[in-house]
Amino acid sequence: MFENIINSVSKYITLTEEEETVFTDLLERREVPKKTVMLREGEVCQFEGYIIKGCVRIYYLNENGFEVTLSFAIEDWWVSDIASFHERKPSAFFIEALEDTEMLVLTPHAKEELLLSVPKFERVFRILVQRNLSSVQDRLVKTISKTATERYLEFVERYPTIPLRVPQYFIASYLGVSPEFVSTIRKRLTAKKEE
Amino acid sequence: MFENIINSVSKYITLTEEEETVFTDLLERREVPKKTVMLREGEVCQFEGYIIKGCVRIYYLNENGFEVTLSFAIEDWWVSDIASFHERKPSAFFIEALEDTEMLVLTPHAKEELLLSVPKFERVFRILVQRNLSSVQDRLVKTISKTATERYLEFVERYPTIPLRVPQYFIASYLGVSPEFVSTIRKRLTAKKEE
DNA sequence: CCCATCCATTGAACTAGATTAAGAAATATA
DNA sequence: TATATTTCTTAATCTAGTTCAATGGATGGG
Repeated sequence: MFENIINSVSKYITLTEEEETVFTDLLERREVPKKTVMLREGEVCQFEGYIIKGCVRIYYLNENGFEVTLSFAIEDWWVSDIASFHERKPSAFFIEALEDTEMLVLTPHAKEELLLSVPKFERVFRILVQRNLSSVQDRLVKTISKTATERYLEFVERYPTIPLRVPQYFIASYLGVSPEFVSTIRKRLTAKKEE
Repeated sequence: MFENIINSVSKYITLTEEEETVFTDLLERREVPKKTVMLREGEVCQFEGYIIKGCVRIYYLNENGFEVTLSFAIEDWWVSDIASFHERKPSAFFIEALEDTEMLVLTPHAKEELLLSVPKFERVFRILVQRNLSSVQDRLVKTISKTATERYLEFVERYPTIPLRVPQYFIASYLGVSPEFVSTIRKRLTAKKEE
């Protein structure tokens, strides 16, 4: 149960056996059925979750009532609204399970305790935030400077399993185009392949 | 000279006089003439700079040779490519002074020393990264779900002084539209006002 | 197994914004 | 002051992507 999370953390720091135990004892296993909304706009995010199995998405509801999917997360990824979690402030986002999902969760209290007893973890979480920042920056740049078709191709190349797991209109809301246009893109691409 | 930076840091942590001295002794004052490129794509970012006076922009050169402005920074803002700075990896960005600029700079070495001797600063920098993340997320969502006119209006409302200081085509490259279209937007808006 | 619901596709009409090219302002330089 | 360079504006044309509406598969629940 803890194998993957330990491997994942061990990419950044080396843990003694005791430290591993401190860590895993602070984790809480949570089962989240499909379609559960784990965090709603306006709520304070009470978890930082590592996905063992399943798939979730983080999205934002804009003033026209449109959903913009910020990211998907699958096995071995962390999900949370870190800003809300840390500053104890209301979130601007929703987090929803797209499949029955199993997570290992750190509560704010548990994370605090973890950082106090094994300060090395500061590094892990700092790196996670930074990677998150890099990936959002990257997406912003690409959203500004690439066509929807290019963004679609990059998305399926980078996350090949996600389009097989989630409805197409979620991908549209991630790419920032209408669901109909994703259809059009796919049609064009298969037409090209068959040439 | 250190008044503003101390005030800014003091929003997040409280410093004793000795701690203040440790901090300010580690800062290096740097004068950067207009048009200087302080960081180039492929270089490792060697600074985290607090702007005392002036204006810079961070931009990215996409594969078509187009510049996308990620952000502007003026007085009392920090500038850096944090990912590059911390991971000691080549940056994807350029950082350029748009005016003669005065900064207080932390080198990687100085920052390390600062965090070692005054660990409270961890908090400051964590919050800065998180705020940065939030603001990029916010921009991404708005880039996806708002029209150029709406984004332009939000930009001038949020950063009223910047359009007065930098050429309009930089704002175009920030908003993700052509410079001509910024003209069109402005024309439409002044036409409306005069009604 | 049937019905309901949810999801994807298609096409037609439309619009935001790009591109190109030219000229007009503004700013810097001598 | 004149001139060169940089920046901004305008207008015509073109295209990526939207919106709307209709149709057709899937999928799941009773």
